[in-house]
Amino acid sequence: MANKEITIKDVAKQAGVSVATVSRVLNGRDRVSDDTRKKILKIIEDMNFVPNTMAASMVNKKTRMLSVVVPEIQNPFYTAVISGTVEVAKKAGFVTLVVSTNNEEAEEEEFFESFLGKNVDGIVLIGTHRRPEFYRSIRKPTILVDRYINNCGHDGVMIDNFRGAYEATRHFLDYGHERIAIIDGDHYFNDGKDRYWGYHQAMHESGLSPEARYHKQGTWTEEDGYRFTRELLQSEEPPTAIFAANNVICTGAIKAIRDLNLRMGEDISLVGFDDNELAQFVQPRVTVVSRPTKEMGVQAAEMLIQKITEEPKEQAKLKKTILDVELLIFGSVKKLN
Amino acid sequence: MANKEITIKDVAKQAGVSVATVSRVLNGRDRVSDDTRKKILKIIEDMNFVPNTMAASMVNKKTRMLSVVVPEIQNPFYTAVISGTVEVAKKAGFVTLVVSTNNEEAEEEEFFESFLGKNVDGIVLIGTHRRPEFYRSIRKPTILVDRYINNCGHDGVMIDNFRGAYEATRHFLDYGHERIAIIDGDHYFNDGKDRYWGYHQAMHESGLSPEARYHKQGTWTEEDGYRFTRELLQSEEPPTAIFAANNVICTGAIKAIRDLNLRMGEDISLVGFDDNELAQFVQPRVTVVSRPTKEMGVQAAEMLIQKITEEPKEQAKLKKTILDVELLIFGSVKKLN
DNA sequence: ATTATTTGCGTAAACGTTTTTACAAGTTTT
DNA sequence: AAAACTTGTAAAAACGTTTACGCAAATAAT
Repeated sequence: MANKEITIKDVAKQAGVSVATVSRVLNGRDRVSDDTRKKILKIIEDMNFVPNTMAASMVNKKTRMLSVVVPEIQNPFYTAVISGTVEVAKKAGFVTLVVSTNNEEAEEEEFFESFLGKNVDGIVLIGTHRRPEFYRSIRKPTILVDRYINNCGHDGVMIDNFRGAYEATRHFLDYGHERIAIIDGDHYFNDGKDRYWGYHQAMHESGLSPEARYHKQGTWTEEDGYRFTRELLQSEEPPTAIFAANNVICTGAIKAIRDLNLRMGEDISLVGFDDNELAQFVQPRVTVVSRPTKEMGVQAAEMLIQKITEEPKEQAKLKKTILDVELLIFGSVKKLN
Repeated sequence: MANKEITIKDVAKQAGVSVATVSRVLNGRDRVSDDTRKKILKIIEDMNFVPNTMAASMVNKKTRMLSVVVPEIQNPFYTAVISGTVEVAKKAGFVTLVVSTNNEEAEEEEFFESFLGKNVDGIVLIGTHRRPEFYRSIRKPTILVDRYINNCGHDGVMIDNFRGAYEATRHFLDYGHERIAIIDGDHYFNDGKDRYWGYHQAMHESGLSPEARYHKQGTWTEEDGYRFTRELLQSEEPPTAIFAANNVICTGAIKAIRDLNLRMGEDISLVGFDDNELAQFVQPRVTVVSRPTKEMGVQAAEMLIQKITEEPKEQAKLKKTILDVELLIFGSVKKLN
C-alpha cells in the first residue's frame, strides 16, 4: 500500500531511455534496437513492472476485458459455458467479467447502458431479451450463445436443436413407440422452438400426427416437468414415451416417474435433453441428447476474440457456428418391436 | 462506434459550467449550489452520460471492482458463493470479476501479480494456497471464505465445520451406531481438519475410540468417495454408518451403495456434508449437514465492502464470521436402539 | 461601513499510458 | 560527394477524470 506502483516512467529512467521507447517494446508496435529491447525487457522483469491497462485503455480505447452475460449464474449449463469462455479469454490475455441478468430483460439492458457494458471489448451473450431490436442496438462485438435471435445482427454459437429433438423422437419411433409425448416451454427462442419442430417432423415422417394432448407446454422448469409427467402418466391413455426438452424438465420427469413407482424403460420410456447428474444416476441411465456445453463457451470466446482483433474489413457475413449434438443411448427406452 | 462517448466535458459545456463542477455533483464531494446541481443532473440524464470509471480510477486509485477468486467455477458450492457476492456487490455499485484458479497455487499467485489483482479494490478469496505467508503477502482488503488459514492476517467467513461433523456423528451415536466410518481428505485446510476432529470428539465423548480402519482419507473427490465406500462395505467387519465429509464424497458413496445393491438407511447408514442433488433424490433422502452457501458469499461481500469504505482507523481486530450449519435429518440413518 | 468568513465555482495539474511528430545519425543511392 | 532514404529515439500531446488552489461574490461579524 505504502509503496506506489511502478510505472513506465520508472522503467524508462532506470533504462536511461524515454517512456516512448518502453511503451514501444511493451507493444512491439514500432522499431526498437535489439540491445535496447533486451535491456528494457530485463529491467521490466527485475522491477516487476506490470503496465496499467486502465491508463492504456484511456488512450487506445481497448480494455482487454470481455463480458459473459448469462441468465443465471447457478445453472450448470451456464457455468460450463462461462468456464469455456474464461479459459480461452485468459489465454488470449483478456479478463472476463461474469454478469448475471437473473432472467430479467431490465437487468440485461442495464448492463449495456452501464459503464461496464460500454467498455468491455466484446460480449458473449446468452440473451434474455426477446426483441431483435434490442440485439440490433448492441454496437459492440457480440456472440450470441445457445439462444439465437433471427435478425439480431450478431454471430452465434448454437447447437442443432432440431436435429437433437429429431433424433430423440426417431429413437422412440425406431423402438416401436407411437404415443410419444413432449414436455417443453415457450417458443420465444429458437432453441425451444426447434426442439419442438424436430419432434414434430420425426413424427410426421413416420406418418403420425403429433397430438395436442401429448404436447405439454410449460415454462421450462423442473416443477413443470414433474407436474406434466404426472399428468401424462395418469391420463386415460398415457403415452409410452416422453421427450423432456431440457435438463430440468428431465429432472422433474425422473422424479415424477419415481414417485409414481413406475419403472423407467419398462413402464415408461424417457429421453432427456442435456446430460444431468440425475439422468446419469438413475438406473437404467437415461438416454439423452447431449451437447458440448463447455465447448460452446470456448467457440464463442474464440470467435469473439477474432472479431475483436481482426481488421473489420469483411464483417459482412454473419457467422453461425452449429455444434453437434449426440444421442447418448442408455436403457431408458423400451423396445416395443 | 462512430459517435464517441459523451464525456464530462460535453456535460460541462452543455451546462455552461466547468468540468470541476460536474465532477463535484457526480461525487457529491464539494459544495455546489442547488440550482447548478439540479441543472447538471438533468443534463446528465438527458445526455445519457456515464462517467468513465477508468479515468477516475487513474486519479483516485479506486476501481470499484471486486474480485471473487475460487478454486473451480463449475462446483455448485462455489457458484453459490459467487452469486451471493455478485449480488451484494452490484447493489453497492461494485463490479465483480470472477476468477478461477483451477486449484493451482501458481494460478492463484498469478492473479495477485497481474494487473487485475493489483487493481481491484478488494477480494473474496476461497484460497488454494496452503502457506500462511502467501496470504500475509496480500496487501488488499481480502475476505477468506470457507477455508481459513490461521495467521493469514485477513477476515473470514466460515461455517462451524467442527460442530457440523460433531452433530452428524452424534446423530449416528444417538441412533445406536458404534462402527462409524468417516471418509475425508487431506487436512491442509481447517475445514477438512475440523470435520475430522468433530467426528473424533463425538466418538470420544461416547467412550468410543475412532479406529484407523474406519478413517478413509483420500482427496475429497467423488472417485474416492466411491472407492472407499466399497472398501469399507466389503471389509470383514463393515461399519454400520458412514460420514461422507463433503458433497462429492457423498455422491460417490451414494453411487457405491447403489452399485452394491444395499439399502440406504437399512443395510448401511449415511450422512453427507453439504446438500446435493443426488442426496435429495435418493430414497430415503440422505441426512446431511447443510450450510448457507449463498449467504457465505453475501456476508463476505458485505464485510469486504465495509472494509473498503470504512476509515482504516481500527483495523486491529480480525473478524471471523462463523455461520451456522444445520443437520437436515431424513431417513438415511437406521435406528438401532 | 468596514472587515472577516463562507459559498460556489473556475483553472490547471495530476494520474500512466500510447502515439504522432520530429530529428539526428547511419546507410544507401545517384 | 551530395541527395535520399532508414533506423532508433525523444518530446509532447492526447485520453477523461479528480482535486488542490485560488478568487470573486455573497453573507456575517465587528
